[in-house]
Amino acid sequence: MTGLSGQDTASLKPGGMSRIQEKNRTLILEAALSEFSRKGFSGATVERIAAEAGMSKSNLLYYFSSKEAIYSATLAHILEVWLAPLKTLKPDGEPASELADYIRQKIEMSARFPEASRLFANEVMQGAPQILPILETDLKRLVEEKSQVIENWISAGKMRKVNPLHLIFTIWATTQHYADFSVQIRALTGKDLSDPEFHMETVQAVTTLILNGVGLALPDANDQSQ
Amino acid sequence: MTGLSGQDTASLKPGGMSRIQEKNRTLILEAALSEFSRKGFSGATVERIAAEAGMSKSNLLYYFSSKEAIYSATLAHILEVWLAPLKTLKPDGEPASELADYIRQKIEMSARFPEASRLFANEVMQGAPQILPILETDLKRLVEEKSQVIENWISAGKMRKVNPLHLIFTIWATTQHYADFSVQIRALTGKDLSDPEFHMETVQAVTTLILNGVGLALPDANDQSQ
DNA sequence: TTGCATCTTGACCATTTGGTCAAATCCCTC
DNA sequence: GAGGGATTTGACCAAATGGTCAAGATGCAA
Repeated sequence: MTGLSGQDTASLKPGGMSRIQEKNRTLILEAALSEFSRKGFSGATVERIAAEAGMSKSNLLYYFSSKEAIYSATLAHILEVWLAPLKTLKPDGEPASELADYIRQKIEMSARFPEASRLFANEVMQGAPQILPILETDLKRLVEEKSQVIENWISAGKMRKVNPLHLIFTIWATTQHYADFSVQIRALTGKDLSDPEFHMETVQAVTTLILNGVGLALPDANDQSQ
Repeated sequence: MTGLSGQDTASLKPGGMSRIQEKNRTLILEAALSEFSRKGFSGATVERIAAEAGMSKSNLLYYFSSKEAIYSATLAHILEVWLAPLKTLKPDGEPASELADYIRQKIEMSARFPEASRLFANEVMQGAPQILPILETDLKRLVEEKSQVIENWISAGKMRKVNPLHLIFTIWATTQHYADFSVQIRALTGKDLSDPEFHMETVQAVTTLILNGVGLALPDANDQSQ
Protein backbone atom coordinates (compact mmCIF):
# COMPACT_ATOMS: atom_id res chain seq x y z
CA MET A 1 0.00 0.00 0.00
CA THR A 2 2.54 2.59 -1.07
CA GLY A 3 3.16 4.60 -4.17
CA LEU A 4 0.74 5.52 -6.89
CA SER A 5 2.60 4.86 -10.08
CA GLY A 6 2.12 1.45 -11.60
CA GLN A 7 -1.47 0.93 -12.65
CA ASP A 8 -2.32 -2.15 -14.62
CA THR A 9 -2.93 -3.17 -18.15
CA ALA A 10 -1.66 -0.40 -20.38
CA SER A 11 -0.79 2.03 -17.62
CA LEU A 12 -2.00 5.19 -19.29
CA LYS A 13 -5.28 6.49 -20.56
CA PRO A 14 -6.63 5.32 -23.91
CA GLY A 15 -3.46 4.19 -25.56
CA GLY A 16 -3.30 0.71 -26.96
CA MET A 17 -6.66 -0.20 -25.47
CA SER A 18 -9.42 -2.08 -27.17
CA ARG A 19 -12.91 -0.64 -27.27
CA ILE A 20 -14.03 -3.17 -24.67
CA GLN A 21 -11.11 -2.47 -22.42
CA GLU A 22 -11.67 1.24 -22.47
CA LYS A 23 -15.35 0.87 -21.70
CA ASN A 24 -14.82 -1.55 -18.86
CA ARG A 25 -12.01 0.40 -17.26
CA THR A 26 -14.22 3.44 -17.25
CA LEU A 27 -17.12 1.53 -15.74
CA ILE A 28 -14.86 0.11 -13.07
CA LEU A 29 -13.34 3.44 -12.14
CA GLU A 30 -16.77 5.02 -11.86
CA ALA A 31 -18.05 2.23 -9.67
CA ALA A 32 -14.88 2.30 -7.60
CA LEU A 33 -15.17 6.02 -6.97
CA SER A 34 -18.70 5.54 -5.75
CA GLU A 35 -17.82 2.61 -3.51
CA PHE A 36 -14.54 3.91 -2.11
CA SER A 37 -15.93 7.36 -1.41
CA ARG A 38 -18.86 5.91 0.49
CA LYS A 39 -17.10 3.16 2.40
CA GLY A 40 -13.44 4.08 2.47
CA PHE A 41 -10.71 1.75 1.30
CA SER A 42 -11.24 -0.96 3.90
CA GLY A 43 -15.00 -0.79 3.86
CA ALA A 44 -15.21 -1.16 0.12
CA THR A 45 -15.44 -4.61 -1.38
CA VAL A 46 -14.25 -5.72 -4.78
CA GLU A 47 -17.44 -7.68 -5.23
CA ARG A 48 -19.65 -4.60 -4.83
CA ILE A 49 -17.50 -2.56 -7.19
CA ALA A 50 -17.76 -5.32 -9.75
CA ALA A 51 -21.52 -5.55 -9.29
CA GLU A 52 -21.94 -1.82 -9.71
CA ALA A 53 -19.79 -1.96 -12.80
CA GLY A 54 -21.97 -4.76 -14.11
CA MET A 55 -19.44 -7.55 -14.22
CA SER A 56 -18.12 -10.44 -12.20
CA LYS A 57 -15.46 -9.99 -9.57
CA SER A 58 -13.15 -12.22 -11.58
CA ASN A 59 -13.57 -10.06 -14.61
CA LEU A 60 -12.82 -6.93 -12.67
CA LEU A 61 -9.63 -8.55 -11.45
CA TYR A 62 -8.76 -9.17 -15.05
CA TYR A 63 -8.56 -5.41 -15.54
CA PHE A 64 -7.03 -4.47 -12.21
CA SER A 65 -4.78 -6.93 -10.49
CA SER A 66 -5.84 -6.07 -6.94
CA LYS A 67 -8.13 -3.97 -4.81
CA GLU A 68 -5.27 -1.64 -4.11
CA ALA A 69 -4.62 -1.24 -7.82
CA ILE A 70 -8.22 -0.14 -8.33
CA TYR A 71 -7.92 2.29 -5.45
CA SER A 72 -4.68 3.69 -6.77
CA ALA A 73 -6.06 4.15 -10.24
CA THR A 74 -9.20 5.82 -8.91
CA LEU A 75 -7.17 8.24 -6.88
CA ALA A 76 -4.86 9.07 -9.75
CA HIS A 77 -7.87 9.54 -11.96
CA ILE A 78 -9.43 12.23 -9.80
CA LEU A 79 -6.31 13.89 -8.48
CA GLU A 80 -5.50 15.85 -11.59
CA VAL A 81 -9.03 17.16 -11.89
CA TRP A 82 -9.15 17.92 -8.22
CA LEU A 83 -6.10 20.15 -8.13
CA ALA A 84 -6.76 21.85 -11.44
CA PRO A 85 -8.58 24.97 -10.17
CA LEU A 86 -5.58 26.23 -8.23
CA LYS A 87 -3.54 26.22 -11.40
CA THR A 88 -5.82 28.81 -12.94
CA LEU A 89 -4.89 31.50 -10.41
CA LYS A 90 -3.32 34.13 -12.66
CA PRO A 91 -0.46 36.30 -11.38
CA ASP A 92 -1.43 39.23 -13.58
CA GLY A 93 -5.11 39.15 -12.67
CA GLU A 94 -6.75 41.20 -9.96
CA PRO A 95 -6.65 39.43 -6.60
CA ALA A 96 -10.35 39.95 -5.95
CA SER A 97 -11.56 38.40 -9.15
CA GLU A 98 -8.88 35.72 -9.20
CA LEU A 99 -9.66 34.57 -5.68
CA ALA A 100 -13.40 34.81 -6.26
CA ASP A 101 -12.98 32.68 -9.35
CA TYR A 102 -10.95 30.14 -7.49
CA ILE A 103 -13.49 29.87 -4.72
CA ARG A 104 -16.32 29.60 -7.19
CA GLN A 105 -14.53 26.84 -9.05
CA LYS A 106 -13.75 24.92 -5.88
CA ILE A 107 -17.37 25.03 -4.75
CA GLU A 108 -18.40 24.00 -8.22
CA MET A 109 -16.13 20.98 -7.86
CA SER A 110 -17.61 20.13 -4.50
CA ALA A 111 -21.07 20.29 -6.01
CA ARG A 112 -20.28 18.27 -9.11
CA PHE A 113 -17.86 15.73 -7.70
CA PRO A 114 -18.67 15.27 -4.03
CA GLU A 115 -17.53 11.68 -4.25
CA ALA A 116 -14.12 12.69 -5.46
CA SER A 117 -13.92 15.17 -2.64
CA ARG A 118 -14.75 12.57 -0.04
CA LEU A 119 -12.37 10.04 -1.54
CA PHE A 120 -9.58 12.56 -1.41
CA ALA A 121 -10.46 13.60 2.14
CA ASN A 122 -10.55 10.00 3.23
CA GLU A 123 -7.17 9.28 1.73
CA VAL A 124 -5.54 12.27 3.38
CA MET A 125 -7.20 11.63 6.74
CA GLN A 126 -5.85 8.08 6.78
CA GLY A 127 -2.39 9.52 6.42
CA ALA A 128 -2.30 9.76 2.63
CA PRO A 129 -0.71 6.32 2.23
CA GLN A 130 -1.00 6.52 -1.55
CA ILE A 131 -0.59 10.16 -2.41
CA LEU A 132 1.82 11.49 0.18
CA PRO A 133 4.68 11.57 -2.32
CA ILE A 134 2.55 13.66 -4.65
CA LEU A 135 1.57 16.04 -1.91
CA GLU A 136 5.20 16.51 -1.01
CA THR A 137 6.36 17.19 -4.54
CA ASP A 138 3.80 18.30 -7.13
CA LEU A 139 1.31 19.83 -4.74
CA LYS A 140 4.02 21.50 -2.70
CA ARG A 141 5.52 23.01 -5.82
CA LEU A 142 2.15 24.25 -7.00
CA VAL A 143 1.25 25.73 -3.64
CA GLU A 144 4.59 27.47 -3.33
CA GLU A 145 4.15 28.96 -6.76
CA LYS A 146 0.69 30.26 -5.99
CA SER A 147 1.76 31.49 -2.57
CA GLN A 148 4.29 33.62 -4.36
CA VAL A 149 1.56 35.02 -6.55
CA ILE A 150 -0.35 36.07 -3.46
CA GLU A 151 2.78 37.48 -1.85
CA ASN A 152 3.28 39.60 -4.94
CA TRP A 153 -0.25 40.96 -4.71
CA ILE A 154 0.46 41.88 -1.14
CA SER A 155 3.76 43.56 -2.01
CA ALA A 156 1.94 45.50 -4.68
CA GLY A 157 -0.45 46.75 -2.03
CA LYS A 158 -3.37 45.05 -3.71
CA MET A 159 -4.51 43.13 -0.66
CA ARG A 160 -4.06 42.92 3.07
CA LYS A 161 -0.99 41.18 4.42
CA VAL A 162 -1.92 37.58 5.06
CA ASN A 163 -0.08 34.31 5.18
CA PRO A 164 -0.81 32.84 1.75
CA LEU A 165 -0.66 29.29 3.02
CA HIS A 166 -3.35 29.89 5.60
CA LEU A 167 -5.45 31.64 3.00
CA ILE A 168 -5.18 28.64 0.72
CA PHE A 169 -5.93 26.24 3.56
CA THR A 170 -8.99 28.24 4.48
CA ILE A 171 -10.28 28.15 0.95
CA TRP A 172 -9.69 24.42 0.69
CA ALA A 173 -11.23 23.73 4.08
CA THR A 174 -14.32 25.80 3.51
CA THR A 175 -15.11 24.72 0.00
CA GLN A 176 -14.51 21.03 0.59
CA HIS A 177 -16.51 21.11 3.79
CA TYR A 178 -19.70 21.54 1.80
CA ALA A 179 -19.04 18.30 -0.05
CA ASP A 180 -17.47 16.20 2.67
CA PHE A 181 -19.91 17.15 5.41
CA SER A 182 -22.96 17.42 3.21
CA VAL A 183 -24.88 15.08 5.48
CA GLN A 184 -24.34 17.37 8.42
CA ILE A 185 -25.17 20.42 6.35
CA ARG A 186 -28.33 18.76 5.16
CA ALA A 187 -29.23 17.89 8.74
CA LEU A 188 -28.86 21.52 9.75
CA THR A 189 -30.19 23.40 6.74
CA GLY A 190 -32.31 20.86 4.92
CA LYS A 191 -30.33 21.56 1.76
CA ASP A 192 -26.97 20.93 0.14
CA LEU A 193 -24.99 22.01 -2.88
CA SER A 194 -27.20 20.00 -5.21
CA ASP A 195 -29.81 22.67 -4.59
CA PRO A 196 -29.02 25.48 -7.07
CA GLU A 197 -30.19 28.18 -4.70
CA PHE A 198 -28.16 26.87 -1.83
CA HIS A 199 -25.19 26.51 -4.15
CA MET A 200 -25.44 30.18 -5.15
CA GLU A 201 -25.96 31.32 -1.61
CA THR A 202 -22.90 29.35 -0.53
CA VAL A 203 -20.66 30.80 -3.21
CA GLN A 204 -21.87 34.24 -2.22
CA ALA A 205 -21.33 33.71 1.50
CA VAL A 206 -17.93 32.07 1.29
CA THR A 207 -16.60 34.48 -1.30
CA THR A 208 -17.75 37.52 0.63
CA LEU A 209 -16.33 36.27 3.86
CA ILE A 210 -12.94 35.35 2.50
CA LEU A 211 -12.50 38.37 0.26
CA ASN A 212 -13.45 40.70 3.07
CA GLY A 213 -11.19 38.63 5.24
CA VAL A 214 -8.20 39.57 3.14
CA GLY A 215 -9.33 43.15 2.65
CA LEU A 216 -10.83 42.93 -0.80
CA ALA A 217 -14.19 44.00 -2.13
CA LEU A 218 -16.37 41.60 -4.05
CA PRO A 219 -15.85 42.00 -7.80
CA ASP A 220 -18.86 42.48 -10.04
CA ALA A 221 -20.55 39.17 -10.60
CA ASN A 222 -18.94 38.00 -13.80
CA ASP A 223 -21.37 35.92 -15.74
CA GLN A 224 -18.76 33.78 -17.47
CA SER A 225 -20.32 30.47 -16.72
CA GLN A 226 -18.47 27.10 -16.39
CA MET B 1 -25.44 0.12 12.56
CA THR B 2 -28.03 2.65 13.58
CA GLY B 3 -28.68 4.68 16.69
CA LEU B 4 -26.30 5.61 19.40
CA SER B 5 -28.18 4.96 22.57
CA GLY B 6 -27.65 1.56 24.09
CA GLN B 7 -24.07 1.12 25.17
CA ASP B 8 -23.30 -1.91 27.23
CA THR B 9 -22.74 -2.89 30.79
CA ALA B 10 -23.99 -0.04 32.93
CA SER B 11 -24.82 2.32 30.10
CA LEU B 12 -23.60 5.47 31.72
CA LYS B 13 -20.32 6.79 33.00
CA PRO B 14 -19.02 5.67 36.40
CA GLY B 15 -22.21 4.50 38.02
CA GLY B 16 -22.36 1.06 39.51
CA MET B 17 -19.00 0.13 38.06
CA SER B 18 -16.23 -1.73 39.79
CA ARG B 19 -12.74 -0.28 39.87
CA ILE B 20 -11.63 -2.83 37.31
CA GLN B 21 -14.53 -2.17 35.05
CA GLU B 22 -13.99 1.54 35.06
CA LYS B 23 -10.31 1.19 34.32
CA ASN B 24 -10.81 -1.27 31.50
CA ARG B 25 -13.62 0.65 29.87
CA THR B 26 -11.40 3.70 29.84
CA LEU B 27 -8.51 1.78 28.36
CA ILE B 28 -10.74 0.32 25.70
CA LEU B 29 -12.26 3.65 24.73
CA GLU B 30 -8.83 5.23 24.43
CA ALA B 31 -7.54 2.41 22.30
CA ALA B 32 -10.70 2.46 20.22
CA LEU B 33 -10.41 6.16 19.55
CA SER B 34 -6.88 5.69 18.34
CA GLU B 35 -7.75 2.75 16.14
CA PHE B 36 -11.02 4.02 14.70
CA SER B 37 -9.63 7.45 13.96
CA ARG B 38 -6.69 5.99 12.10
CA LYS B 39 -8.44 3.22 10.19
CA GLY B 40 -12.11 4.14 10.13
CA PHE B 41 -14.83 1.80 11.29
CA SER B 42 -14.29 -0.92 8.72
CA GLY B 43 -10.52 -0.73 8.78
CA ALA B 44 -10.32 -1.07 12.52
CA THR B 45 -10.08 -4.52 14.05
CA VAL B 46 -11.30 -5.59 17.46
CA GLU B 47 -8.10 -7.54 17.95
CA ARG B 48 -5.89 -4.47 17.53
CA ILE B 49 -8.05 -2.40 19.84
CA ALA B 50 -7.79 -5.13 22.45
CA ALA B 51 -4.04 -5.37 22.01
CA GLU B 52 -3.63 -1.63 22.37
CA ALA B 53 -5.79 -1.73 25.48
CA GLY B 54 -3.60 -4.52 26.82
CA MET B 55 -6.12 -7.32 26.96
CA SER B 56 -7.42 -10.24 24.93
CA LYS B 57 -10.08 -9.81 22.30
CA SER B 58 -12.39 -12.03 24.34
CA ASN B 59 -12.00 -9.83 27.33
CA LEU B 60 -12.74 -6.73 25.36
CA LEU B 61 -15.93 -8.36 24.15
CA TYR B 62 -16.82 -8.96 27.76
CA TYR B 63 -17.04 -5.19 28.20
CA PHE B 64 -18.55 -4.28 24.85
CA SER B 65 -20.80 -6.76 23.16
CA SER B 66 -19.72 -5.93 19.61
CA LYS B 67 -17.41 -3.85 17.47
CA GLU B 68 -20.29 -1.54 16.73
CA ALA B 69 -20.95 -1.09 20.43
CA ILE B 70 -17.36 0.02 20.94
CA TYR B 71 -17.64 2.41 18.05
CA SER B 72 -20.90 3.82 19.34
CA ALA B 73 -19.53 4.32 22.80
CA THR B 74 -16.38 5.98 21.48
CA LEU B 75 -18.42 8.37 19.41
CA ALA B 76 -20.74 9.22 22.27
CA HIS B 77 -17.74 9.72 24.48
CA ILE B 78 -16.19 12.41 22.29
CA LEU B 79 -19.31 14.03 20.94
CA GLU B 80 -20.12 16.02 24.03
CA VAL B 81 -16.61 17.36 24.32
CA TRP B 82 -16.48 18.06 20.65
CA LEU B 83 -19.55 20.25 20.53
CA ALA B 84 -18.91 22.01 23.82
CA PRO B 85 -17.11 25.12 22.53
CA LEU B 86 -20.10 26.35 20.56
CA LYS B 87 -22.16 26.36 23.74
CA THR B 88 -19.89 28.99 25.26
CA LEU B 89 -20.84 31.63 22.69
CA LYS B 90 -22.44 34.26 24.91
CA PRO B 91 -25.32 36.41 23.60
CA ASP B 92 -24.37 39.36 25.76
CA GLY B 93 -20.69 39.31 24.88
CA GLU B 94 -19.05 41.33 22.15
CA PRO B 95 -19.14 39.51 18.80
CA ALA B 96 -15.44 40.07 18.14
CA SER B 97 -14.21 38.56 21.37
CA GLU B 98 -16.88 35.85 21.43
CA LEU B 99 -16.09 34.67 17.92
CA ALA B 100 -12.36 34.96 18.52
CA ASP B 101 -12.76 32.84 21.63
CA TYR B 102 -14.78 30.28 19.78
CA ILE B 103 -12.23 30.00 17.00
CA ARG B 104 -9.39 29.78 19.50
CA GLN B 105 -11.16 27.02 21.38
CA LYS B 106 -11.92 25.05 18.24
CA ILE B 107 -8.32 25.18 17.10
CA GLU B 108 -7.28 24.19 20.58
CA MET B 109 -9.52 21.16 20.27
CA SER B 110 -8.04 20.27 16.91
CA ALA B 111 -4.58 20.49 18.42
CA ARG B 112 -5.35 18.49 21.53
CA PHE B 113 -7.76 15.93 20.16
CA PRO B 114 -6.94 15.42 16.50
CA GLU B 115 -8.06 11.82 16.76
CA ALA B 116 -11.49 12.84 17.96
CA SER B 117 -11.70 15.28 15.11
CA ARG B 118 -10.84 12.66 12.55
CA LEU B 119 -13.22 10.13 14.05
CA PHE B 120 -16.02 12.63 13.89
CA ALA B 121 -15.13 13.63 10.35
CA ASN B 122 -15.03 10.02 9.28
CA GLU B 123 -18.40 9.30 10.78
CA VAL B 124 -20.04 12.26 9.09
CA MET B 125 -18.37 11.59 5.75
CA GLN B 126 -19.72 8.03 5.72
CA GLY B 127 -23.19 9.48 6.09
CA ALA B 128 -23.28 9.75 9.88
CA PRO B 129 -24.87 6.31 10.30
CA GLN B 130 -24.58 6.55 14.07
CA ILE B 131 -25.02 10.20 14.90
CA LEU B 132 -27.42 11.47 12.29
CA PRO B 133 -30.29 11.57 14.81
CA ILE B 134 -28.17 13.68 17.12
CA LEU B 135 -27.19 16.05 14.35
CA GLU B 136 -30.83 16.49 13.44
CA THR B 137 -31.99 17.19 16.97
CA ASP B 138 -29.46 18.33 19.55
CA LEU B 139 -26.96 19.87 17.14
CA LYS B 140 -29.68 21.49 15.08
CA ARG B 141 -31.21 23.03 18.17
CA LEU B 142 -27.84 24.31 19.35
CA VAL B 143 -26.95 25.75 15.97
CA GLU B 144 -30.29 27.45 15.65
CA GLU B 145 -29.87 29.00 19.07
CA LYS B 146 -26.42 30.31 18.27
CA SER B 147 -27.48 31.50 14.84
CA GLN B 148 -30.04 33.62 16.60
CA VAL B 149 -27.32 35.07 18.78
CA ILE B 150 -25.42 36.10 15.68
CA GLU B 151 -28.57 37.47 14.06
CA ASN B 152 -29.08 39.61 17.12
CA TRP B 153 -25.56 40.99 16.88
CA ILE B 154 -26.28 41.87 13.29
CA SER B 155 -29.58 43.53 14.16
CA ALA B 156 -27.77 45.51 16.80
CA GLY B 157 -25.39 46.77 14.13
CA LYS B 158 -22.47 45.10 15.83
CA MET B 159 -21.32 43.17 12.81
CA ARG B 160 -21.77 42.91 9.06
CA LYS B 161 -24.81 41.14 7.74
CA VAL B 162 -23.85 37.53 7.15
CA ASN B 163 -25.67 34.25 7.07
CA PRO B 164 -24.92 32.81 10.51
CA LEU B 165 -25.06 29.24 9.27
CA HIS B 166 -22.37 29.83 6.69
CA LEU B 167 -20.28 31.62 9.27
CA ILE B 168 -20.52 28.65 11.59
CA PHE B 169 -19.77 26.22 8.76
CA THR B 170 -16.73 28.24 7.82
CA ILE B 171 -15.42 28.18 11.36
CA TRP B 172 -15.99 24.45 11.66
CA ALA B 173 -14.45 23.75 8.29
CA THR B 174 -11.37 25.84 8.84
CA THR B 175 -10.56 24.79 12.36
CA GLN B 176 -11.13 21.10 11.81
CA HIS B 177 -9.15 21.15 8.61
CA TYR B 178 -5.96 21.63 10.58
CA ALA B 179 -6.60 18.41 12.47
CA ASP B 180 -8.16 16.27 9.78
CA PHE B 181 -5.72 17.20 7.03
CA SER B 182 -2.67 17.52 9.21
CA VAL B 183 -0.73 15.17 6.97
CA GLN B 184 -1.30 17.42 4.01
CA ILE B 185 -0.48 20.48 6.04
CA ARG B 186 2.69 18.87 7.24
CA ALA B 187 3.59 17.97 3.69
CA LEU B 188 3.21 21.58 2.64
CA THR B 189 4.52 23.50 5.63
CA GLY B 190 6.65 21.00 7.48
CA LYS B 191 4.67 21.72 10.63
CA ASP B 192 1.33 21.09 12.25
CA LEU B 193 -0.67 22.19 15.28
CA SER B 194 1.56 20.23 17.62
CA ASP B 195 4.15 22.91 16.98
CA PRO B 196 3.35 25.76 19.42
CA GLU B 197 4.49 28.42 17.03
CA PHE B 198 2.47 27.06 14.16
CA HIS B 199 -0.50 26.72 16.48
CA MET B 200 -0.27 30.39 17.45
CA GLU B 201 0.23 31.50 13.89
CA THR B 202 -2.81 29.49 12.82
CA VAL B 203 -5.06 30.96 15.49
CA GLN B 204 -3.88 34.40 14.45
CA ALA B 205 -4.40 33.81 10.75
CA VAL B 206 -7.80 32.15 10.98
CA THR B 207 -9.15 34.58 13.54
CA THR B 208 -8.02 37.61 11.58
CA LEU B 209 -9.42 36.31 8.35
CA ILE B 210 -12.82 35.39 9.72
CA LEU B 211 -13.27 38.43 11.93
CA ASN B 212 -12.35 40.74 9.10
CA GLY B 213 -14.59 38.62 6.96
CA VAL B 214 -17.60 39.59 9.03
CA GLY B 215 -16.50 43.17 9.50
CA LEU B 216 -14.99 42.99 12.94
CA ALA B 217 -11.65 44.12 14.26
CA LEU B 218 -9.44 41.77 16.21
CA PRO B 219 -10.01 42.20 19.95
CA ASP B 220 -7.04 42.78 22.24
CA ALA B 221 -5.38 39.48 22.91
CA ASN B 222 -7.10 38.40 26.09
CA ASP B 223 -4.77 36.32 28.20
CA GLN B 224 -7.48 34.29 29.89
CA SER B 225 -5.98 30.95 29.18
CA GLN B 226 -7.90 27.66 28.65
C1' DT C 1 -15.30 -20.26 -41.60
C1' DT C 2 -11.30 -20.86 -38.97
C1' DG C 3 -7.96 -19.88 -35.54
C1' DC C 4 -6.35 -17.18 -32.02
C1' DA C 5 -6.27 -13.60 -28.68
C1' DT C 6 -9.29 -11.23 -25.82
C1' DC C 7 -12.65 -11.43 -22.54
C1' DT C 8 -15.68 -13.57 -18.92
C1' DT C 9 -17.00 -16.47 -15.35
C1' DG C 10 -17.96 -20.03 -11.63
C1' DA C 11 -15.61 -22.93 -8.58
C1' DC C 12 -12.39 -22.77 -5.32
C1' DC C 13 -8.88 -21.38 -1.67
C1' DA C 14 -6.53 -19.06 2.25
C1' DT C 15 -6.84 -15.52 5.35
C1' DT C 16 -8.96 -12.31 8.19
C1' DT C 17 -12.12 -11.23 11.46
C1' DG C 18 -16.24 -10.62 14.50
C1' DG C 19 -18.15 -13.19 17.82
C1' DT C 20 -19.21 -17.56 21.14
C1' DC C 21 -18.23 -20.58 24.95
C1' DA C 22 -16.65 -23.26 28.54
C1' DA C 23 -13.01 -23.44 31.45
C1' DA C 24 -9.96 -21.19 34.37
C1' DT C 25 -8.42 -17.43 37.49
C1' DC C 26 -9.03 -13.41 40.25
C1' DC C 27 -11.17 -10.55 43.70
C1' DC C 28 -13.97 -9.61 47.44
C1' DT C 29 -17.19 -10.47 51.08
C1' DC C 30 -18.63 -13.00 54.97
C1' DG D 1 -10.08 -18.94 53.93
C1' DA D 2 -14.27 -20.53 51.66
C1' DG D 3 -17.83 -19.47 48.44
C1' DG D 4 -19.49 -17.08 44.60
C1' DG D 5 -19.65 -13.62 41.43
C1' DA D 6 -16.58 -10.89 38.38
C1' DT D 7 -12.94 -11.16 35.20
C1' DT D 8 -9.90 -13.26 31.74
C1' DT D 9 -8.57 -16.22 28.19
C1' DG D 10 -7.63 -19.81 24.51
C1' DA D 11 -9.97 -22.74 21.46
C1' DC D 12 -13.17 -22.58 18.20
C1' DC D 13 -16.70 -21.21 14.55
C1' DA D 14 -18.97 -19.08 10.56
C1' DA D 15 -19.09 -15.47 7.40
C1' DA D 16 -16.85 -12.26 4.51
C1' DT D 17 -13.48 -11.27 1.35
C1' DG D 18 -9.29 -10.79 -1.71
C1' DG D 19 -7.42 -13.38 -5.02
C1' DT D 20 -6.36 -17.73 -8.29
C1' DC D 21 -7.32 -20.77 -12.04
C1' DA D 22 -8.87 -23.48 -15.64
C1' DA D 23 -12.40 -23.66 -18.77
C1' DG D 24 -15.58 -21.60 -21.69
C1' DA D 25 -17.52 -17.64 -24.55
C1' DT D 26 -16.77 -13.92 -27.58
C1' DG D 27 -14.81 -10.84 -31.02
C1' DC D 28 -12.04 -10.31 -34.91
C1' DA D 29 -8.56 -10.70 -38.60
C1' DA D 30 -7.37 -13.48 -42.53
